[in-house]
Amino acid sequence: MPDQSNSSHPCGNCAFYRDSIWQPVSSSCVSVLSRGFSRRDLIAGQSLYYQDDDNRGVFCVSKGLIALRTQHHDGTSTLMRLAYPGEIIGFRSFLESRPHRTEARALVGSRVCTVAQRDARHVVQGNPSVLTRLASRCIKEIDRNHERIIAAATTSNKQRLSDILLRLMETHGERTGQFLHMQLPLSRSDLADLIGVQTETVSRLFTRIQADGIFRVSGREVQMLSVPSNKKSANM
Amino acid sequence: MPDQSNSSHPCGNCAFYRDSIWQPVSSSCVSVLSRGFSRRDLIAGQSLYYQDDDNRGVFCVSKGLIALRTQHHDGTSTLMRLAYPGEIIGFRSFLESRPHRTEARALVGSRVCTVAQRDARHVVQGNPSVLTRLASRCIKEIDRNHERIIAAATTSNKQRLSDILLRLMETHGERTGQFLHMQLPLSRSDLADLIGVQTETVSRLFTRIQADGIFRVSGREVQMLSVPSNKKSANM
DNA sequence: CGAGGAGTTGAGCACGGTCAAGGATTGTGG
DNA sequence: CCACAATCCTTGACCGTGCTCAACTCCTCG
Repeated sequence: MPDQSNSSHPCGNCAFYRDSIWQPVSSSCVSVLSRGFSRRDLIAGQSLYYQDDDNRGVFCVSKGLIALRTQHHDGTSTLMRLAYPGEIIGFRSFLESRPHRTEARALVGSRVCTVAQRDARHVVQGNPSVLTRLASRCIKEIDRNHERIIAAATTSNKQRLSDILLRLMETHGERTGQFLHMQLPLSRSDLADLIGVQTETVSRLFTRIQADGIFRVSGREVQMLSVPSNKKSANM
Repeated sequence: MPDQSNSSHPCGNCAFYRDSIWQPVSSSCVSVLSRGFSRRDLIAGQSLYYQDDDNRGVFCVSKGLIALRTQHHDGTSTLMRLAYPGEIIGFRSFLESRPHRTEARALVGSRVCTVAQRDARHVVQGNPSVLTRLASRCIKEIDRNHERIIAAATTSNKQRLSDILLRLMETHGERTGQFLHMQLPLSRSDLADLIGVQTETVSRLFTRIQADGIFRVSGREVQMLSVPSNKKSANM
């Protein structure tokens, strides 16, 4: 049933169409989807929604990188998730009809597609499979959280920071010879909020990571030696 | 629509009936539920399912306390969740039709109700609201995970261990005068796996927690001074 | 009785928090 | 164009926390 491309469907030309939660739906609902559908381009630093905002729909990251962050009472914040293209955000507040518990902010220029709340509910109601796919995205989020909790308990901060660089490099890196390089889309304090340490510690971790010879970091510029190799570095 | 009690429904006499995910369902599905329904009593230490087991259904903790634990390749393990009465477990593997990623083991004598996989699917298919309620449990799990990730990043291990004792005391504590006391249902190494430290550290944390004067710990016996008070302890 | 598991305690050390100072970069207004 | 502020990032010193290794106690079970 999933098509490879479908110009009548609002997601029909999206690179992630075949994994879209809005697909397949009954043909009568395609027009409801189209009605509720909108695209929005965000520049780096721009917010899609704020913590405590009411839900306005279901959001899908089409390109770029979105940070989901929760603010604490004491002024600190934790970066709960980096949402990559193809991922759904805002589904908790949509499904539970409650305010957002995180703020969604673009870390780089991004595009986000929205299905407005009212129409999204309409489509969900008429197509149980959409709810199944939404539940599946919930479970993916649980799996990510579990991985993060396990990593926090079993992996050193240095290793976890390396892993984050690696993951970002996969998505944002550009190859030059045997090197991958990128503009780091996160500040030191974002990275600190992501692994749960202080910004000073992030600096020190970078120093130690560079000592291993894989990464070179200078401000936001990151370079990575990328010789195909299955030898995992034995970082502690 | 939710009844307070319903003797024809297999969950009809359960204390958690009004929050049951299996309620309400169409009357024709009540009999399907009854067919797939079974109760099981577990003694402390007994497992309900193991990591990598295929899913056999949807489980609901009726009483007791169940630990969900994942084993790592290096022989260590992490305690991902304590499931209290009224909570659903095993829903990820049910919804995704995949093997369990955690092992479920009773920490104290417990009772677990199961709706067999085949019948559960039947009921879910015929009653979209069941899927909605399952999604809601998924989101509760996400919320719990987020709280844990935030706590790990912002709260000291000492405070987190205190919080765990407090939570357990709420459910398992018995009052004697101005004290609550309980048999700690977790070993030192379970607690260590729960907060992500070594067992030796748990011992030392107990020493420091006792120094604050609220808790007294001796082996598995825990006593807590419980004078109603809204003054939060200023532990670091 | 011995074996093994659970829990505690100590010594030494690495890591990360805190506070403080200073460097680098960027944008604004004169 | 320069001066200045603001922000981001780095580095150093000091110290508390927790990891590792090791020894020892207590208890249960065979």
